[in-house]
Amino acid sequence: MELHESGQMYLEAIYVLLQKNEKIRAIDVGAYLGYSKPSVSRAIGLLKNAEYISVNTDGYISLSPKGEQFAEQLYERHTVLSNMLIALGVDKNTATEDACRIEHVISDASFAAVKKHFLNYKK
Amino acid sequence: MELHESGQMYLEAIYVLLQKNEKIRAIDVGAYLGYSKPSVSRAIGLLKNAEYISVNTDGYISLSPKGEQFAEQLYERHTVLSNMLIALGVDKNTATEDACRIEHVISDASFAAVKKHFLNYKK
DNA sequence: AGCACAAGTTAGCCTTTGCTAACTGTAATA
DNA sequence: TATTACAGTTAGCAAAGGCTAACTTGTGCT
Repeated sequence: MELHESGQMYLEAIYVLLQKNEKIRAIDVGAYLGYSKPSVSRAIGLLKNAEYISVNTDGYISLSPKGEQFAEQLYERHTVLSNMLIALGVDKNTATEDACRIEHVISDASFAAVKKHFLNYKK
Repeated sequence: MELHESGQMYLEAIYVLLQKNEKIRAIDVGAYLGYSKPSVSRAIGLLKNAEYISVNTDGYISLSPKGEQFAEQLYERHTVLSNMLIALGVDKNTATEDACRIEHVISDASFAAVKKHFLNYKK
């Protein structure tokens, strides 16, 4: 059960929100991403189905081990890519948006190479 | 009339094919991209409609000035990004595939920054 | 109790972009 | 001449992923 790009986006949003808030619900994810309730509802259902997250009876969302692992990977990509772009002089907003799109399409191999180069470059 | 990602892909394919061949038709684009005839037919129609290309009575495709300009931009992105990934140690195949996806989502600002850094880095 | 608001779900629409099946039209060949 | 093959088009399906409208459900206020 592979996650499509949009599923990855929702998963990462959940991860980010859970860093800052103890309890989050679908509505928070929607607000964060700027998506409508039905869109979020479906996406949450898919993530739940694929066992990336679970939702308790009160509607609070938590990550499964598998979801946590995947989200961490995504978030690392996001962080490294946006920091890299910022370091190269791109404004923060653009860098973040670009990182957000690139992180879903870059291969593991390329990401690893970029990351390595960037860590080297920094020092 | 904005080009979606798939439209960009077809346009770039046409550009690349026109570098190597004087005359190309829809069938060649399909073979190059690995897409079916109807998919290509529709895409060509859209590109024609949006005046990125024109197709003569024999089915031969040429780029409009607007199409040429856009395709050149795409191709430059492709070249710079894939060369950069290759220079960082990514194998050629993966680098090409990744460049192909990233080129459609990276902003002008970020691409310019990456390109500048990479040109510097090379020397 | 009755009402209202907030969160979630259901139904169903739209667009993009791939596909197959089947048709058209032209050109080459038996 | 009849057949075949190739290029392109048309019709229509599927999946992904956004949306609105409208329903349900629970909670809290008057």
